[in-house]
Amino acid sequence: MENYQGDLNDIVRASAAPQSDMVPWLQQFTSESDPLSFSSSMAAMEDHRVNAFGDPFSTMRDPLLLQELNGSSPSYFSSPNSSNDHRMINMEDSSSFFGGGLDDMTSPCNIFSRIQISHGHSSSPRLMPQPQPPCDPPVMAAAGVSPRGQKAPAVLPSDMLNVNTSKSCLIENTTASVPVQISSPRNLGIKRRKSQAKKVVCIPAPAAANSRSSGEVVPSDLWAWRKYGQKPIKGSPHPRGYYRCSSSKGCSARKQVERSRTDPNMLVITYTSEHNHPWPTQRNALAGSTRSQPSKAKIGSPSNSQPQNTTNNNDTTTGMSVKEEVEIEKHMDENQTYIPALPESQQQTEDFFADLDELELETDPLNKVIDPFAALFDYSNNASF
DNA sequence: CGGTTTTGACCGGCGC
DNA sequence: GCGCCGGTCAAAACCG
Repeated sequence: MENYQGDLNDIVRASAAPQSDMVPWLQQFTSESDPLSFSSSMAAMEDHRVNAFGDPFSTMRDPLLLQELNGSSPSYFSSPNSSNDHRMINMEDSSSFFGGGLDDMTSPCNIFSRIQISHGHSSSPRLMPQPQPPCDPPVMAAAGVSPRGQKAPAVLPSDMLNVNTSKSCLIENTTASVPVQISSPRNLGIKRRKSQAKKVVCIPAPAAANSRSSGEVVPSDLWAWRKYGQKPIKGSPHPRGYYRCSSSKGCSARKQVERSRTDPNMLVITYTSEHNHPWPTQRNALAGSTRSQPSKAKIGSPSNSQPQNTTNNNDTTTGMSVKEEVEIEKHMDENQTYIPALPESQQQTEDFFADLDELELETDPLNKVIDPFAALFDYSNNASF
């Protein structure tokens, strides 16, 4: 059983595991036409990250966050050519997915909804200038959040962002064509949170490369997550971890992490509630980082021996599916978004924000600032809660 | 010292 | 009404 725990943790961490350095990572990534190589790249990247920062996980972000980030600066990822195979982000009807009349989306910090909504509706064509053919091979470059990296043509994977309107493609993008069982029947009637919307994110479970000594993994994003429970789930060999946002004491944001029972290589992260506070400009020194950080020594050892996930993952596993569901809705639209187990920008958050700002200004054809964060804060200011 | 993880116990919803 | 199950609580241990 402990193995599971370790696995889970590892997965979580790994899933968010990102790239410390956008350029190196991209280079590596782009240089390899084989999506499968992603895993191997991960290991290398991890090593690199460790060397650079000593904290490979500090920069990790949640899939949703990644998605969001990706969406926030689509122009950077959009590319006329989608020939290159990388990772694919399928944002299918993201409007309904993220914002589809979701009350929870009104929370101030839900930049996801804001961004995704705009994309889904294509209300902002400039955001998604190059929608790809629905059934293009589901490949998507890992949309690193590093603006700098994105700006660098040399390292910019083509077709990093792929808007896919074909649901079938999305489904089949998953490993073994098995759509991850996003929500269990029980989920439809979760107690205490009946009216809460959930966001379910399916990501490939990275290899144990990201495993830590403690085995604990907390997707590091700008938010700090604290694990408050873990339980074995009936019917699933893997336990489910419960995390809550520790960035703010009053924050009710939570997430559940578990392996997909259908595909152990996939990690299912369910987000519930929304953050009721602005993004932390800087993560707490300890929050979500201390324990979650693998011992440097441990991480330093590039577990090349993580073949299982790293190598066996077919291209499909590299994708991530995201689905949001409002529990009150019995039949939910299978809105799924596949996002790569994105490599993350190793940049510090401050840099990230700064760069984002810059890029927005520079790349936005309309010269209109579309800073998600700015919007976020603005939103939070206006929001009453 | 402050924060996190671990883990058993408790609570409450749902199905039978 | 009872039992099962998932979600949460809270104390202890751990870590930097």
